[in-house]
Amino acid sequence: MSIETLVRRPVAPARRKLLDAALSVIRTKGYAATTIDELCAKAGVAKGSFFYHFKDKEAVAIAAAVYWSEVTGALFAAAPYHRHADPLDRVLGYIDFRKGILTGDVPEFTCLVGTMVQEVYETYPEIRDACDASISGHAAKVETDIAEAMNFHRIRADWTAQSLALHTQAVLQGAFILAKAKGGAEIAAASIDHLRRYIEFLFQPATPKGKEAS
Amino acid sequence: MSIETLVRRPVAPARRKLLDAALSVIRTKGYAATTIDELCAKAGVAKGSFFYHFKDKEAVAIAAAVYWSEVTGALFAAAPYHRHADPLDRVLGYIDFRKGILTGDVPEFTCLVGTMVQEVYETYPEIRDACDASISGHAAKVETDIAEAMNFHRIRADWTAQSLALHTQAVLQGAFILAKAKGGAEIAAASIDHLRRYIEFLFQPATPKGKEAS
DNA sequence: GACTCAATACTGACTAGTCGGTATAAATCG
DNA sequence: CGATTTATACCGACTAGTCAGTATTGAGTC
Repeated sequence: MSIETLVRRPVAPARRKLLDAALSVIRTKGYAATTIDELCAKAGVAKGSFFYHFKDKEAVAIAAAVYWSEVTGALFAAAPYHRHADPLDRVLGYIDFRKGILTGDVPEFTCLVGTMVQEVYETYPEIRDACDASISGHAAKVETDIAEAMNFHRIRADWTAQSLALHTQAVLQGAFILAKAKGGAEIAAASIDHLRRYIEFLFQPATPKGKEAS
Repeated sequence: MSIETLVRRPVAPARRKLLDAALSVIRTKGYAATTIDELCAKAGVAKGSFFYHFKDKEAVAIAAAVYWSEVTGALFAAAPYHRHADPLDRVLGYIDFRKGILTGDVPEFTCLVGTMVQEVYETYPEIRDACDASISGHAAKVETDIAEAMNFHRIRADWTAQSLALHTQAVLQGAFILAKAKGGAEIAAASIDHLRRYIEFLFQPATPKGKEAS
């Protein structure tokens, strides 16, 4: 996806350091409050390097959203829940995995693009689109497993795999907001528990009346 | 709650106009990107008036969070769903009401304090606390109806009324983030539909196996 | 293997402008 | 009368962005 993986040339170290700094700083204080000087200081890089790699502040936000998708994409791709044969187990495993990574301080487990899009959705359409692409791209992966689970368990429903996938993201994003407001992950974990219970209900094997065994 | 309701003195008009401006501008572009000059311009008020009523920018954010609680508190207090005798109907009516007010542009139906807390949770503890108080205070009202519904319908559960009330807020806040990312309310409405379905499930009269009638 | 050469990567001082906050003196209102 | 509001000018700190120049690298060339 990135230009570096196509062209055989190592990533410019300053660029990567700036992107790492952007993830950290923007997650902690948001986009508007983040200064380029702070990014450079955190990255240990001169200010000129910033403008060599990014044409302006908006550009680093967009690049950070793309980078975020790469980093988290790799994290989820390597997660163990993909091993389950039953796609429903993969979905539930995903939920459990999301709950499991609620560790450390709040800025460490919350979502960069969810944070950014809140402040920029009206003022920086390109950043908003980059955030949307990140969220929707991730949701699409979850949607795949949900759709397979619906097939596998012969679910006929008045909801779609897509809407449920997006709902899982809504719960997670909302859980992060509560965690930020309350200063801890416990509340977020409780909300994820509710989400898991809901999904288990949706895929319950039989309707209460009429025993339709497999 | 506000000082004006206790002391019998009319609200200073400039103060109220500034608070209204704060709700609108901060909801649209966030706290950090909001400038005092813009608030004054939008309020049609001189800059001196701002610093007459608020000691600094942080103070207006805190006051705006309190004002937000008052405004939304009045909105929900006047909503029709309180009339239902069955507390579960009040809970579901609340959900429907939340879905119903997803009209107009995104900044008009999204949440001030949810937006603010995302950017300030680490950098402005007092604003964070004001946002938390607003969210938690609202959730507590929902919790009351949930608790009564649990009693009324004799629900024995491994979840608490409080955690479910906070979960509803998480879903709503997360739905707002999706709406901001995608630029429309539809996605938020779909997520609220999932929330409603979940609550209906939790209060389902009987468990599938073993007919325990009332 | 030293020697260009050019492209890439990086530097840090500098500028122009913004923004939070102050100051003040006069006007208006209740 | 005191509380509120206005209008405007101002300041200092900060911040996005510029620029002219330096360092590094890698591919050819002899």
